Amino acid sequence: MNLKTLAQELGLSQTTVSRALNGYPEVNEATRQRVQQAAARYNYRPNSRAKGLATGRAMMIGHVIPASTRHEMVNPVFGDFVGGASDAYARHNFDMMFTRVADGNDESTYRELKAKRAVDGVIIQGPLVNDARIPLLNALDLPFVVHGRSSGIDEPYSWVDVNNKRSFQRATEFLLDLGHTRIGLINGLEHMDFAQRRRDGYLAALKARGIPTDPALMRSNEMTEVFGHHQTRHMLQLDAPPTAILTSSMISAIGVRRAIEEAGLKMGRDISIITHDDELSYLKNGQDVPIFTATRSSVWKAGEIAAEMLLSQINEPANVPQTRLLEAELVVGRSTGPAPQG
Amino acid sequence: MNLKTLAQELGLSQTTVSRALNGYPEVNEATRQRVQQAAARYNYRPNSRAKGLATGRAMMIGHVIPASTRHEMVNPVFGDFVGGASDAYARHNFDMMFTRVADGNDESTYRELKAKRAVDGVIIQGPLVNDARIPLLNALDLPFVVHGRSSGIDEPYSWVDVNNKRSFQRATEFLLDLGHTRIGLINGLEHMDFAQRRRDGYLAALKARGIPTDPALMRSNEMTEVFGHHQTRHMLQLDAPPTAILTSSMISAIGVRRAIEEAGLKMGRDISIITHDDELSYLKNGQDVPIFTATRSSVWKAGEIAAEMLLSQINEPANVPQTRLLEAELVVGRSTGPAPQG
DNA sequence: GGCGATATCCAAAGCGCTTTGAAAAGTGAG
DNA sequence: CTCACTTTTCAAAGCGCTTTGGATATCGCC
Repeated sequence: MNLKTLAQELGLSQTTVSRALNGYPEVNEATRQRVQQAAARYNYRPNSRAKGLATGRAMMIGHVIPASTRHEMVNPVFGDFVGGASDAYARHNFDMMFTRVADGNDESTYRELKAKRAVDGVIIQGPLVNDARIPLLNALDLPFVVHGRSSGIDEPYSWVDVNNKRSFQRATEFLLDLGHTRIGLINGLEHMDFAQRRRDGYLAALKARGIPTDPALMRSNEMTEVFGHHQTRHMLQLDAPPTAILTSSMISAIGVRRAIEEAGLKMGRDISIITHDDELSYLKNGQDVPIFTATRSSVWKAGEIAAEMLLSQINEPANVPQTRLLEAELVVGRSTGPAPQG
Repeated sequence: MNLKTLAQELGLSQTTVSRALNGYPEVNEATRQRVQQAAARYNYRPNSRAKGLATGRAMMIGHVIPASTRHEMVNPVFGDFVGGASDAYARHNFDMMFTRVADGNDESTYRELKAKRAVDGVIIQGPLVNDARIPLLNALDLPFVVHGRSSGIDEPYSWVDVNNKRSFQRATEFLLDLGHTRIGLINGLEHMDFAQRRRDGYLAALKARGIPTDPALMRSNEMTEVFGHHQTRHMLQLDAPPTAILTSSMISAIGVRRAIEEAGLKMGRDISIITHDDELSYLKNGQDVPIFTATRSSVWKAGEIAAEMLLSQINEPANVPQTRLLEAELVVGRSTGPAPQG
C-alpha cells in the first residue's frame, strides 16, 4: 500500500492524503478522519526512504563503534548509555543506526555518513584526550554531541559529561578524612579523557593535603574484572601496600574485591574501596545499602540527556553548542572505613 | 555533491556515471577511471535514501529491543551477539538499526518496520517458549533469523542456536561422574526458551542415573550477579546443601562464587561450579586455565552466523529456512572436583 | 564500401513521498 | 446575484538515485 493507491482508493489527491496524515490545517476535519481511518485499515505507513528523500531528513542518529577493541560495543557502559539515548530517540520517532568501523577508518566513516546523508546527527562516545573526531565533525558540519569532553580541543562543541575531576577529588578527600594516606588508583586507559580527569582529581586531593604520590599506586588500563584483580594483587604485595583503593568502574571493583578476599583481608575494615558507579542496569551496587562506597552518576541518564541535546540541535541548529556538566553523588556503602592503625 | 552535478562536471550522463560507479560492464574502462577519480575528488557518495528508493533495498537490518526490561539492551550477552552480527553486516555494507519498543508493542513495531520498508530483515533475540514474534514475522513476510529457538512453534523458521539441552546434560553427567549427587541449578527466566532446554538437559542426566530431583535446588530468574549470590546462599543453608552448582551465566557464577567464599568454602574443593560461558568479550573466564569449568559457546560467533544467514536469505529468498545448531564445548577449569566425602 | 554485431553512451521514466502554486468550492456582505 | 475572501482540494515539480529502451560510434569482415 502506498500513497498513490491509498489516494485513489479514497478518491482524493496524494496531496490531500499526505496533508491529512501529517496534520496540516488546510484539510477538512471530516476528510482527515476518512483518510486516517483508511490509512489504519490498510495499515499504511509512508515509505521511510521516500519520505526521507522528500524531506531531507533521515530521522536517524548514527553511532559509530570502533572495531579496534571488541570491548567497545559490548562494554556495559556503552550499553547503558545507548539504552538511555534510544529512549529519547523513541520519544521523537527517531531511530538509531550503528556502524562498526575498522580501526583508523573513523574519518572516512564520518565523511561517508555525511555524504550519504544517512543520519541527521551522531553521538561521540568515549572521547580521547585531543580527540580528532571533534574538529572533523565540526568541519563536516554534521550535528553531534560528545559523551564526555576532550581535553586539548579548543573549538566549541556540544557535550554532556560528569564532573570526573571533582568526583574523584571528593572521593580521595573522603578517604583522606578517614585517615588513609596510601591510596591506590585503578583507572581507565590513560588516553581516555575521563581517566585523565579522574587522575587529576585524585592528584589534586593528595597535593592539597601534602601527601606524596607514588607511581606504584597508580595503574591504568581497560577496566575489566581481571585488571582490577591483577593490579590489586600487585599492590597488596608492595612493601607499603595501600589501605584504600579508588577504582574507575564497578567491574574492576569486583576484581579488586576478589583480590582482597583472596588475600584474606576484609573489605571496609582492612582495606577500603571507592569505585565509580555508572548505575548500570544489570550491575546494581547492592540492594538498599550499597556494597561499595561510590561516586555515582547514571550513564543511562547521560545517554538520554545527550540524545535530547542532539535532537534539539537538529531541530534548531541555532542553539549550538550546548554543554551539560553533571555532578556525581558520593554515596557511602560498606566498602570504606577508617584506615587501620599500624 | 550529487549524481547530477557530478555528471555535468564530467560531461557525462547520470546513467554512465552511475554505471561506472556501480561496476557495470557497459562503460569504457577509461571513462570509469575518470568517473571514479572525480567521485573520489569530490568525495561523492550516493544519497542512501535515494538509492534505497530506487533499488528497493534498505541495506539495513533491524533489531527490536523490548524496553520492558532495561536489561535487554544492556545485557552483555546481547551486546556480544550484536557485536558479532555487526561485523557481518559491515562486510556486506549493511547497517544495523535499533528500535526500542514499549512493552507489548512488538507487533505494531514489526508491522511498521515492514510497512515503512525501513529494513530488509530483522533478527529476533531472546526467544521465549512459544514466541509470538515468529508467526507474526512469517505472516508479514519479513525476512528474519532467530537467535535461539522457540519450543511450541511448529511452523518453519530460520534459527541459530546452541545445543543447550545437550550441553547441560553433559555438564550434569560430568558432575555425576565426579560423585556429586546434590546438584543445584541456577537458571535463567523460565519463559526463556534456552532456560527450559537447559533444565531439560539437567533433568535428563539426573533421570538417567536415577537421581531424584529436588525443587529446592532449582532456581530461575534473570541472571545477575546478585541472583547467583542470593540463591547460592539459600541453597547452602539447606539441610542437605548441594555439593555442586550448575549456572546459566558467568555473571551469576561470579555471584555463586562470592556466596561460596563468604561461607568459608573453597570452590572446586568443597563445592563445584559449572557455568555456561558465552565467551563474552569483556568477561573472560580466566587467562590460560579457565577459572570456571564451563560449557562454552561464543555468542559473538553466533551473532556473526545469524547475520550471515539473514543476509543470505535477503539475497536469495529461495533458501529459507536455514538452521544451525552449535555444539558447546565442555572445558575444564578450576571450579570442579570430586564430591567431598561426607 | 556496406553490413551486422558490439561497445559505449544517453534521455527519460520511475521509486514514493512532500510541497508549491493554482484551481475549485464555499461563505458572507452588499 | 455578485464580489471578495476563505476553505478545501488538486496537478505537477522535485528529492537523488537506478534502469529501461534507444541512439550513436566503433569494429571486423566479406
